[in-house]
Amino acid sequence: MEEEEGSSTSSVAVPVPPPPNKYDSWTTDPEELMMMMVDEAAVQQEGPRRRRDSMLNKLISTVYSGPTISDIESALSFTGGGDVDARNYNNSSAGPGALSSPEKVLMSKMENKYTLKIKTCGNGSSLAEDGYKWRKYGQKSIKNSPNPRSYYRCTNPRCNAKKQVERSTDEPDTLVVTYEGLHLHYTYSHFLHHQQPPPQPKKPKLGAGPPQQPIVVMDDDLLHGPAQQDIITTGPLGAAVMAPAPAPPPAAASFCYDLDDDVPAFFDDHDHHHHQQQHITNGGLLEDMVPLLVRRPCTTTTTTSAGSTSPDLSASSSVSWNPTSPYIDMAILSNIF
DNA sequence: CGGTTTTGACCGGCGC
DNA sequence: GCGCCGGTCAAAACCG
Repeated sequence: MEEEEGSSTSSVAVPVPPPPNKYDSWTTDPEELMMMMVDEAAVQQEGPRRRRDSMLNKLISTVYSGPTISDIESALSFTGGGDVDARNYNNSSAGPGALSSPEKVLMSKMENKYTLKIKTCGNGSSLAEDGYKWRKYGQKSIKNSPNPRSYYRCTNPRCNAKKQVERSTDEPDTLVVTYEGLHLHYTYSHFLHHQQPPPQPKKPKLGAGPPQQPIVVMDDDLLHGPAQQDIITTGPLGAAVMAPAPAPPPAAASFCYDLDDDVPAFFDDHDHHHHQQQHITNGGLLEDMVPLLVRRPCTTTTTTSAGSTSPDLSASSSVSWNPTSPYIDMAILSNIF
């Protein structure tokens, strides 16, 4: 296996993250974000925290079932995460000397860099599409590599996230995607399945990835077939972490990227062929460390149909959330700026 | 027409 | 100082 940043790769299991600390510091942990959001939305409603945690866990598992930032973080630290110091941010349990101010945390995140190795599908398709919109700004042929490296930048003007994509020399069906920087944007609708994004005056081009990358529909065929993806995240020193490959979803659940709008969407098999998924808008701090690729498909069913029904989030949780709430954006922005 | 891709040029870091 | 290399810039081409 070839290496990024010149160190050996050793696969380890993603350690179970410690229970999230309370929200006394800036965080990108989806669970903590959700906790913050609900805290605000509930207007400091008192209640048994344990019960609320349980409900939140259900809610979170509805929309997110992949490794959390803490997972990645822990994994990187376990594998000698090194000078890029992925361990510092969102480590509110760190002792004296730990980064605490948003500025420091942000700086730490800005320096962050990690690599995913993505096995593409046998037919040449891949999962290198990660839910963000990227603009290619350069391509270079790399010494000792027959494959060029492509450079992408997040299309969001206030976002400095970048990524590099190149095909592995040893494994032609593997893409090496190196993410760098922080997505300084967040859309709450990322969590929502039932909210249509605002109509876009111009449809973004799909070719955000290398030219050979079609947008992937990760349906049951792919998930159950031999081309099931193995995704390996590689820390700053190149120590690889086996992230859970997309697990076969329950019978009715699938995960895909919308062929039309280049956004991930969940849908069930009943509407599988309608391609009328609900949308989740691009962007989000979560994806900075946990691209959608790393996530497993929803383990609870989400439903869509001809654009009128909404996924039954409330079915797995009694927590309600007004989709128009600006809480996430405000929370993020107030901590960034 | 506006956004994206392509691609050669340019720049800075690094090793010799 | 020089050359190599990787990363970025920017103008032109492309595309819907």
